[in-house]
Amino acid sequence: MSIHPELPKAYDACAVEERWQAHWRDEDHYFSRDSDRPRFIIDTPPPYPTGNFHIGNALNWCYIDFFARFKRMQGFNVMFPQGWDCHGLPTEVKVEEQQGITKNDVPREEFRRLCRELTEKNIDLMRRTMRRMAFSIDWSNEYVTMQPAYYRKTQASFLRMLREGYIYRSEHPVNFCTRCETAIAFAEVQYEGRTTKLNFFDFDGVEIATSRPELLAACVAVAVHPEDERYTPLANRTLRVPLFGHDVPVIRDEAVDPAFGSGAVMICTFGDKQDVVWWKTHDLDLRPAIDSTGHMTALAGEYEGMTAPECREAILGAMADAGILKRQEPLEQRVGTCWRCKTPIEILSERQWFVRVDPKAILAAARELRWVPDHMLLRMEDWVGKMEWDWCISRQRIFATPIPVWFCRDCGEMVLPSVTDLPIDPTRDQPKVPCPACGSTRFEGETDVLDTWMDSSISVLNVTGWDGIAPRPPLFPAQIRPQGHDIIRTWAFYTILRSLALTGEKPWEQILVNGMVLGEDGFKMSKSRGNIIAPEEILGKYGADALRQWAAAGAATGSDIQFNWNDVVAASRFQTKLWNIARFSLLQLRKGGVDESAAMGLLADRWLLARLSACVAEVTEAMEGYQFDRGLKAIREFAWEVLADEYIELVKGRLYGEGEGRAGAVRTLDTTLDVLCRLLAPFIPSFAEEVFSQLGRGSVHAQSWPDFTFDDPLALGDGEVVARIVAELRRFKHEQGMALNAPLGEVTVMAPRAIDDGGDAGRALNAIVHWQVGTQGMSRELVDVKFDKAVVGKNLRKDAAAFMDAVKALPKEVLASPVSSVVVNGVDVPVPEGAFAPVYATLVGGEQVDVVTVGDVLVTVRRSP
RNA sequence: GGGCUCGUGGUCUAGCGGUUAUGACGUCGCCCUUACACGGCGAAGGCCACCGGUUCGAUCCCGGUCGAGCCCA
Repeated sequence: MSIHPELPKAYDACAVEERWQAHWRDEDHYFSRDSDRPRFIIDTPPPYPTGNFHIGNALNWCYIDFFARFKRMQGFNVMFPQGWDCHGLPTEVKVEEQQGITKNDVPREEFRRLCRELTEKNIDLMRRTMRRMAFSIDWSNEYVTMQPAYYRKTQASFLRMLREGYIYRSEHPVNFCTRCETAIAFAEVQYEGRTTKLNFFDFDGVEIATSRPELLAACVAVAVHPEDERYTPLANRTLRVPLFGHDVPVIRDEAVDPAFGSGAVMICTFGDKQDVVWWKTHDLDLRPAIDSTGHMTALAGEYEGMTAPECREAILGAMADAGILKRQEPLEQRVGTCWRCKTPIEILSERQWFVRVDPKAILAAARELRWVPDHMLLRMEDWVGKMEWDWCISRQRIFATPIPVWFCRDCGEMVLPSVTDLPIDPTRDQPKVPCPACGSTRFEGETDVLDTWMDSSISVLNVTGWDGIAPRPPLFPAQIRPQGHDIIRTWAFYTILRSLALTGEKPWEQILVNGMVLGEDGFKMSKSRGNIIAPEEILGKYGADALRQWAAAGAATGSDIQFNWNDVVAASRFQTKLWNIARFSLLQLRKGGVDESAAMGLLADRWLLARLSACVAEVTEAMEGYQFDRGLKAIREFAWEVLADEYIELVKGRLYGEGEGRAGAVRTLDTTLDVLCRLLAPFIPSFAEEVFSQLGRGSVHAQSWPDFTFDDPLALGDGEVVARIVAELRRFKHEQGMALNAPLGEVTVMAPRAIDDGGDAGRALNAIVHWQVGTQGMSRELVDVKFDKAVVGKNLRKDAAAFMDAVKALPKEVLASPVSSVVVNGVDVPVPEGAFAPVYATLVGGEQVDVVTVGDVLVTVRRSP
């Protein structure tokens, strides 16, 4: 891109961003497999292709892009891959909706094709937004979990875990969505509040309260608390279930709450998780009354075929007719629902596939990671501590990775494919060899498919180069996992579990957890609240760089962040300010060019470079700690307050002139602009590139992270004095109603040491400035003492207040010279070093002048007539 | 019900055991100073949620109360 002779007056962020995005090449961000630079592999989240890259994603990816670009500039061999977690219910549901069908209306393969097509379309939409955000994604490492190249590995990982005993098949109660007709894992159960009725009825002479009368046919016991005296006579009895007539035992269990309902509870298979616990510990019968489609089974007799709600009403009616329904009370309860369709889940006993969960091992691995912020580890610990059931990984759906298993029709033997034959679909493909047990060639393919988390929990194995066959991926483990705290219990948990099972190691070195984006009203964004902000809306109005600044500075990394248009607007204004700084600087640079040998020797130049050096150090430290807010704010402060408001104002006089002073300022500006662009590059890549390109040194994204250091404590201190004198005198002018560029007359600066500002202050103030050491011609009077409470408190402890009172009470002539000790409460106490300093008021004899003080520097102003 | 995080000018937000508590937006006043009015200079606005405790000293540490958000049961 050529250097523009004239920079446009206004910065058009959207136009600039689109221009650079068209210019940059994907190859610029490719990970190099044969490099010996240190690796930095990111286990990027593979989003679910909904077609909508939402603002929460945007925040997450901004963080990733900030450190990916930073690490790249630091010389790391960065891999910022991008995956797509395609399988699962949401897409199936969407296809059913769009096509007006259910999964059973079309052949399996046809249904899959429809899902794949929708997914492809959605991925395209999301890719577009991600490119517009200027994320430096390595598209050569893109993966799509629904493609054979990926799910082959999912299947391979399944087979290995099956062979090694991590995966087993068994009949066990599972969470089941009868609308989706599939088992789901606990992580997929969402609890919602609702009001229902608690029904009190006569159960063979005992009053029972239940919220689920439709499960009466599934009743297998009645439970009471062992110390509930009301029910002592029931011990060891059996009761006859009303309407159905089968006998059930009365059991005693501590978990029964005597205060709830009537204190007697019927146990059904299964009304809730507690029923499962009782069923197991008391070895009760299994009476499944609801089937996998949500209809009553034959066990329900005359109610067979009804849906559960229909059955509930019918049974309540029958109870009323029989005169056993006593009363009904409203009941607030939390009901488990399917995360996808909100249908209340049932617990059904089904033959399913499970992954063994070893909470201890997972916890140990989780604790080996560096968690940012560290308290997020607690969420993992909480979740793991509560694990009760193994992970149910089988789903009775279609658009998912098939479970690669056949069963022999003749002897029932489980037959597995060879890893090299993967991927397979056992409902379509046949084993290549006869049944090893009986020699039969008749097989039944497993129709169950895998939980989508089985795909995404090996994302890290995939990006670190696993081929599905090697014992371990060549680049394993990855350096970092960035993700939201909402999926700690799922994606992070399952990934650790799978990595341990497949490699024996933790999956990453660190995990960076980002917060949720809340709406402007402070609540989680949701359609029902109408507080959703789409990234595209921000991109269209203010551009990607402004949105990225919001992500960086809107809140501390890891905490939830409230969306705020103000921050976006402020970000955009900062870019305008930066643009004007750049325009001014570049204009100066081009008038005669930059003399690379010019001395940057004047105080203001050295001061600016020292401040720049401090800024680089702070930003670097902030980036290392993922404190993007701190990093960006340090840059803003430096650019706006130090560079624009102070330095440039100080050196304008020199720049408008000729000679060495101008050459030094020009070179200082050139250096500063160069470093500033590099600091900005991770945050606002398009802006940084636009300005840096003007310097004619190539792409800023090909530069190294600045290691600029300029150590000059004296210039740092004296420069500060000069900058503050100028600021104070500007304020003075303002207070006197003078224009800021009006002549100020004569100014005398009296400092404790010699300061040479090279004339900058005088030019900036339009004044004649005399510098002198000491305060000849003035007198001063001690009026107060100023204490350093950190020193006083540490040394005097309880006596601090008395000490300060005693010092204040000393005669002024004593305080004027150093005091070595002071009497506190009758005791002679030595004065600690630096405990206090005298404070003087200035008295000016003779001619009337105004006085401005800057720390220990006095400035007198004799205004021009 | 449990866990986590948080409560800072009107709004959002940074921060720290010790001078005058950070910044942004908003408000008000002055200024079109040859980079920038999307700007400059300045002003007002805070019992740092409340109550106890530790400490010479607490917005910060500890305990409790109240409130909010998130995650979970």
